[in-house]
Amino acid sequence: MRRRARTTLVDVARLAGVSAVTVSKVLNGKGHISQETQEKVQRAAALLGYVANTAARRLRGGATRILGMVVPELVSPYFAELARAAADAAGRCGYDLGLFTTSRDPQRERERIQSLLGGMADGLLLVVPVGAGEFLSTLEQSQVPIVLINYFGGATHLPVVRGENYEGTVALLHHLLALGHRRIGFIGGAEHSGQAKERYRAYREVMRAAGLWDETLVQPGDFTRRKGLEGARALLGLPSPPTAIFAGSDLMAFGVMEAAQERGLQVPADLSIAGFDDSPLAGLIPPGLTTVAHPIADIAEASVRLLLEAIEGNPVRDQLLEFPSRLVVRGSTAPPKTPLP
Amino acid sequence: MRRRARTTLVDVARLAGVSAVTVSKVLNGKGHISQETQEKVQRAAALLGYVANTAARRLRGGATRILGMVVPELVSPYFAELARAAADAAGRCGYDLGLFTTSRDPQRERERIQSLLGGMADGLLLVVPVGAGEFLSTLEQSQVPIVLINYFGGATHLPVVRGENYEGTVALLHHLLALGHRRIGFIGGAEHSGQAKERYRAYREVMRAAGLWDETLVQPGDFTRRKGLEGARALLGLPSPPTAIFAGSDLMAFGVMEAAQERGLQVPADLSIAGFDDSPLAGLIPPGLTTVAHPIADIAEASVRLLLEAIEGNPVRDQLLEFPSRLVVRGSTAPPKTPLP
DNA sequence: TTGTATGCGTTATCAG
DNA sequence: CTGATAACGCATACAA
Repeated sequence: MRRRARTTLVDVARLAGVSAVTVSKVLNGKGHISQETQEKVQRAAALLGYVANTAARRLRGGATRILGMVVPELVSPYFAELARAAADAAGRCGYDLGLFTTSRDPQRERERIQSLLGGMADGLLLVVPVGAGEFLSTLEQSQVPIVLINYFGGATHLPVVRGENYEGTVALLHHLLALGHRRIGFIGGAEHSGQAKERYRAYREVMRAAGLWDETLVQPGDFTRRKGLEGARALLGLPSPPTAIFAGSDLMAFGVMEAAQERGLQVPADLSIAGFDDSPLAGLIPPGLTTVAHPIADIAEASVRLLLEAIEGNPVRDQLLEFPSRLVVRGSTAPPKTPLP
Repeated sequence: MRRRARTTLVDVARLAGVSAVTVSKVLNGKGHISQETQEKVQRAAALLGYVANTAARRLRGGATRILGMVVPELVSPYFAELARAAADAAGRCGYDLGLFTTSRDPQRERERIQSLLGGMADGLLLVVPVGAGEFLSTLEQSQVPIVLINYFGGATHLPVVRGENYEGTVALLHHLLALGHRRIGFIGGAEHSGQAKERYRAYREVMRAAGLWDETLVQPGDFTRRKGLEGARALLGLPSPPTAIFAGSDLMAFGVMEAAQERGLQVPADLSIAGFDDSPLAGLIPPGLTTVAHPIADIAEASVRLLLEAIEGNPVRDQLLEFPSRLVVRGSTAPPKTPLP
């Protein structure tokens, strides 16, 4: 069976015995077309299984009703959930969401965004790294509406929607300090993540303010469970190990739990553990993970709303929407066994 | 700042003092162009930040180097992982992967696929529901290469890549039977999922063959944790509750664990629990979840390979690649406390 | 080596 | 109410 060429407007028009323009009008409900012609066209289109060519429509300057979204990766429940929520919000407004990942490779990310800018989507939701710098000015001049999600880099005119990180981290650390912890380890997030930077900034400032800053308690991370495990191994192997570990993501905190298990440490009796995100499993894994809940739904909802407004002719500029995060205390944090003097 | 219209080939040509065709040739490395002209063009393109318009390129019949992938949802680690693996494989071959979700709504799914067929992607990776029936014949005639993933519906000429489900489920149930379980509950998967149907088929046949079939032990599900929780509540509330529960996905099995906790049941002493997928957390949540590992990486790899072959002119038809699944026994299954006589 | 003409499928505009 | 025309941006065939 030979591949049949796509059914086009012209095919439908021929079958219906009218012009292509008329078909276009009927199918888009634009001009005034007689009832009779409308039916003829509808029938012909249905018969041929006609579907408009997105590329042509887009080229002509029309809408594709597709929103593009670029995220660093999808394996973190965080991004999967964010994407799902955005897809939902878009779907409710009759838009589809096309998702692209960058594998945290800035170069690839740019190309991908450029390609999307190149005219596939009506608008873009971007989770960009902090170092996007001058690239953003290119984006600002784009004719495609853009909303940045969780951007914490330099100033930009593009609208930004993000979840709060600093205050949430501060609240979490105060919780640990109030429990009596003095040596609190930290495992950082992905290198280019603005959110990771915020969490680290909060950690450093709180620890410094408390006179507890110790560089050896800081381990690099990347949001993955593996790095959580490795970082925790390093921290627990210290001559004077921490009594609590704050991991920059729940996934890493799960890795910390593994490390604790490896060393036969009880959580929270021997080691308190905290994460960030409040992923669905945080409450499930015994003894329950103390963490910071991020307003994913709000972020997704608001960014889609902003983007659609821009697409539908109401461009927003210099807007910053920040949603609060919330400390969630569960069983993984408790007073240290042997509080230091 | 007014939005600048897109930089086109013509703009670059004007700046470089050549024709648009020459620019096209240089940028695509096609014809023979003098060194000098090439440099002029490259400079001009870089200066203007020129990026080809994907829609135009596609319309012209060219490649977008984008693969479209349609999955039912992204929150299951299963699909997130599948998408990631596919994106990786595509990326290694210089392709991008655009991901679309259907929210398990068959109608939406069709429209979305049609739209993608409408000319955005060079090829399509589809995770379609079993009931796709006559829709598949439309797909078969499409001019865009298509590979079906995890399809278990009726016959089709489209290439299919899938993970094995039946045998894996049989192995899992035999494991439970060998432990001495006689009343084994089952919580099904999503309604339109072919994989869910396979797992159920295996459950029914094994239980019937063992003379242990009891319809009241079957609960509907949808792969989510919530449904696992609800299904388990129903099963454990039975006058004669099961001593083991097999949930059609790990996520649902986690829900079953919650239900066990609610009733104060110890796992595996009072209740054995098994899942399907071997998601990353299956080994993490104490006491470790017995489950069936699905060859996600193989599926993703093979489907992308097949698709790229088709795109690059080597269409495959009537091909079925099935990768084996594997039983993974962990701590959540053990002999029942009080084996029935 | 470079450029001209042409068409991909759609839709806005304007004429009939 | 309907249709002819043009244009979107690119890349191919062919001509110079």
